[in-house]
Amino acid sequence: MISQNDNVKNDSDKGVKTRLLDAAEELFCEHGFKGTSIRDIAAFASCNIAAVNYYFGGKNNLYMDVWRRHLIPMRDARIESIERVMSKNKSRIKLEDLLKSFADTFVGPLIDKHGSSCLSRLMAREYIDRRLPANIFVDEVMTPTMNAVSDALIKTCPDLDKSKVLMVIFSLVGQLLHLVHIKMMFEQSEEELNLPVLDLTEVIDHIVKFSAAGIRSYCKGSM
Amino acid sequence: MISQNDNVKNDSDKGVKTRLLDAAEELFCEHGFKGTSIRDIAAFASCNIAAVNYYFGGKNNLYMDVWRRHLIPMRDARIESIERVMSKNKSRIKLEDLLKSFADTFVGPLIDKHGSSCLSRLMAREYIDRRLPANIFVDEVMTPTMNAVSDALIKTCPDLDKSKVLMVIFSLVGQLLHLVHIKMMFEQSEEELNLPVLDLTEVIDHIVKFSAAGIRSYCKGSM
DNA sequence: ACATGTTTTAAACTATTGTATAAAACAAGC
DNA sequence: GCTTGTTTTATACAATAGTTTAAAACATGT
Repeated sequence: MISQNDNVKNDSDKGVKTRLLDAAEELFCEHGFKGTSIRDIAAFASCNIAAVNYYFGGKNNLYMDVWRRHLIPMRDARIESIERVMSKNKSRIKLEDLLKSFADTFVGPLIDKHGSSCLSRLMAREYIDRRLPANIFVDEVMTPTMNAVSDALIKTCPDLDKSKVLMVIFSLVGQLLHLVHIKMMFEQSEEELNLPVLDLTEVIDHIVKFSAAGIRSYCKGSM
Repeated sequence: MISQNDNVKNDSDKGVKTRLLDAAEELFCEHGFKGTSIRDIAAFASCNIAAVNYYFGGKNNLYMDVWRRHLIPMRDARIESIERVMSKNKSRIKLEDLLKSFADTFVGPLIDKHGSSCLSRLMAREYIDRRLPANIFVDEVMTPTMNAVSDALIKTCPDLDKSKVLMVIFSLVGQLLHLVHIKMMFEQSEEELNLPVLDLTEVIDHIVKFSAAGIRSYCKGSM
């Protein structure tokens, strides 16, 4: 009785269930839920069509399990990155450092394509038509992350207008998501777009500077 | 021989072709391209299934014709709104006025639901998987609009760092699109989201103020 | 009234979808 | 070797998809 999940090295050793999850993740990201058939997934994972129903009980459940692997880790990474900055120089924290750290951890997992699977498209689709039950997205990820950012921001800028904190985070996240989307657009169309190419770190640095200025405009005294 | 497009009052007088376009627009916005069947569209327009192939020659062409109705007018509206502000007070134009005007015209058609059809979702989907040929989206809409905004910005803030203009527009558009998406999310899920409700004009005012501060941080002298 | 060209209709076609089933293959304990 | 429980397989099923066809219905000009 050798567990199939030991000695993960080549794909065939990964076990059917994991292989299915990986295949589903990649194909769902690429072509969406409706655009991916169970047969495609099974072929990609090189196993039988019925395996999806056997292990997950349907296409919908498989989709949700794909999400479950990433949602919580993603949230935790973001919150931890904030806490890391906040605990570094307890006395004097530069607003730019906080923003930069958050931006990096925010964008990272969304465009990171280890094995060509990147969650950004899956998340963008989920924005448009929600298949995940109720609002686990809002409750489990957005709200906790916003709270962490909010606390950190208030601590970093004590004289920031409290009633504007949510708006400020809104602006920051908006810019970061747009960056991810544009990046996605570039990689999607193989033909050259008549647009200036975006350098990732350069844009992030801009967002940090731009947002810092925007935030300081809500502070009573400049910092 | 009475033209079917005269005396447009009730739906049945609109002519099958227009009725199909309207139905397709609404259903594509709501459920996406793959999520909408020709039979759904035909039923919604109360005509036969074959009408789609008769008038448009296929589902794909119908989709593209839906877009054709809106792309150019949308671009023109945005550019005109910029020109309107720029020609008003030729001598001294407030940056905030320019931003506000652009923001209003940008968000307007995307969330305007005259008859519950709003283009924001259709555009968001098109961002993720492009069905429109090549990059008419970039060439016909994005680039001309960006150029207009760019010129207006440079004229309004003569001491703005020219190499940062694109980034600045990127940040502005990112926030505006995020606003549209969030608004969309709220209206999509009938259950109450555990999120503070967003007041449209309040957020737009914030974006204007936030962005104006960000832009001024790239100006050599403050204005 | 007839002929002509356009529009609308119902039906059929092939392909693909998600799911279910029942048999086969496999591994493990005794 | 036989039994038991799990996993994999091939196949069948009903539903839906986009498109096509050929006949019916309609309107128009003469």
